[in-house]
Amino acid sequence: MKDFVPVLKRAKLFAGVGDEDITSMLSCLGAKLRTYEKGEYVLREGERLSDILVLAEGSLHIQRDDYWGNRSILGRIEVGEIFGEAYVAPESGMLLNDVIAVEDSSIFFFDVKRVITTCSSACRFHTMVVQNLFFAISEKNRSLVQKLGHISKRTTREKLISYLSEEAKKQNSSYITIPFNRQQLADYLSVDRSAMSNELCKMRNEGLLEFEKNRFKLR
Amino acid sequence: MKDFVPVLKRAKLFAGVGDEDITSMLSCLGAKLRTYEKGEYVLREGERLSDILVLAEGSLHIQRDDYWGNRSILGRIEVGEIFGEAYVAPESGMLLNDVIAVEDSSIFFFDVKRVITTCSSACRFHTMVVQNLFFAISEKNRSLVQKLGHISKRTTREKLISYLSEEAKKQNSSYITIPFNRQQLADYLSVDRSAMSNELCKMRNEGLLEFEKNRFKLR
DNA sequence: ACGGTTCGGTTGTATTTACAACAGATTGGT
DNA sequence: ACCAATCTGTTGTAAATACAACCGAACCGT
Repeated sequence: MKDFVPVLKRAKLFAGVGDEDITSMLSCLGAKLRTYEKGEYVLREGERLSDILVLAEGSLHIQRDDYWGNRSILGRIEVGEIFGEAYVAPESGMLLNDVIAVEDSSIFFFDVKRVITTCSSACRFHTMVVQNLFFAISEKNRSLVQKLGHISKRTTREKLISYLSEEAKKQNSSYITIPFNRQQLADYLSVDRSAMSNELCKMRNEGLLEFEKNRFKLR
Repeated sequence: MKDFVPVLKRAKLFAGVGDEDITSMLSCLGAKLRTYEKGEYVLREGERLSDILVLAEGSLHIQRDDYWGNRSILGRIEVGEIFGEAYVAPESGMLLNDVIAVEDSSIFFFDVKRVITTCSSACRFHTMVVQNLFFAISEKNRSLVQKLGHISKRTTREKLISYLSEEAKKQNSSYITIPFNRQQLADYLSVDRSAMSNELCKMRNEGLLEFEKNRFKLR
């Protein structure tokens, strides 16, 4: 089995936990590793979840297809990120989204009971892990709010400006690379791809921005 | 000072904490109570926050006005609910929304450091409070995702159906009362009020639903 | 009873969008 | 090098939306 300790060391769930402790925590927390191929479903809407997941390798999309087949991408998960944590609370119902691997991926599963319940053994880090969990979900919360900020704009152009200018702020540059292709960006912003493509070109003609593939330059 | 212990007893933050312990925790956690008049701002976009807030009385709106003055309502806070918890993480930046009192309201402030840091004294409940905090933010997370589900629908009608049918599911009835007036509902769904009003009447004419003020009946 | 304010509904118009269909470019596999 | 699949841009049309303006009803305090 591939050694993912260096990855977990940098994962938010284990922030503040020493290298040597991670290995012991893996068994203490009952960690399981699973691998997925590109395009494979990791979680499906309607399932129930009792594990907190940490992406060790690859990347994932959180998405949802509605009754009419419109797909909306709610977010993207990169290596080291936690997910599923919003659905392990006792009263939480079923999953509201699919999670799908956009590349070949490896994922750690941690049983939430063992994460949250402080054990009497050597693991001195449960409190810290629960705090990390809280901070991680806080961050996800904020990014959901930001996404809501983009989507609640009225026109496609405003949505694009809102999204791109925030990316520029995040990446601290007017040259930005986005993690989506056109269809995915359209799904993320909940607009029609061709209409969005059209709007992007109009904005380019007006000199608002330049782009090539998924790299953009704002003015 | 009004006795809010019965309210706090039912608040999610203190679930599982005995009545008599709440009083002692209030001082241990350094709780402060503030009152706000209807229409007054509780928090403003751009501020930094180091307290977790619990609404003891009244009701609040989380909202945001964009550059062009379009208001979007991100959610509503009722008595006993926690808020602000997503912005107290160490790396979290400034608030992304305003919080405004829609009625005269009373709010408890808890310094996050004292909530999260386990103290050595009599408070045996810090662990439980941190867990409650985690479950509360999980729930908020899920409701954000649900709202995203509504807003990411393409047409006003689909947004309305998505929102109303979910309310019906929540309230477990086809007769539902919504906590918004027309303008607020339009802000919540990020659509134009008059267009939405128009669409609602069309749907009524088509026999999809009936309504009077903020009470709806679905078919 | 009065005037002011808020709220919900209606209408018309200009703008914006979704949708479908297609074409060229790029990518990936064999 | 080739074919197939995917990605991106383009166009036209029908549908949906925002916006502004207005009206009547309900509600408020004085």
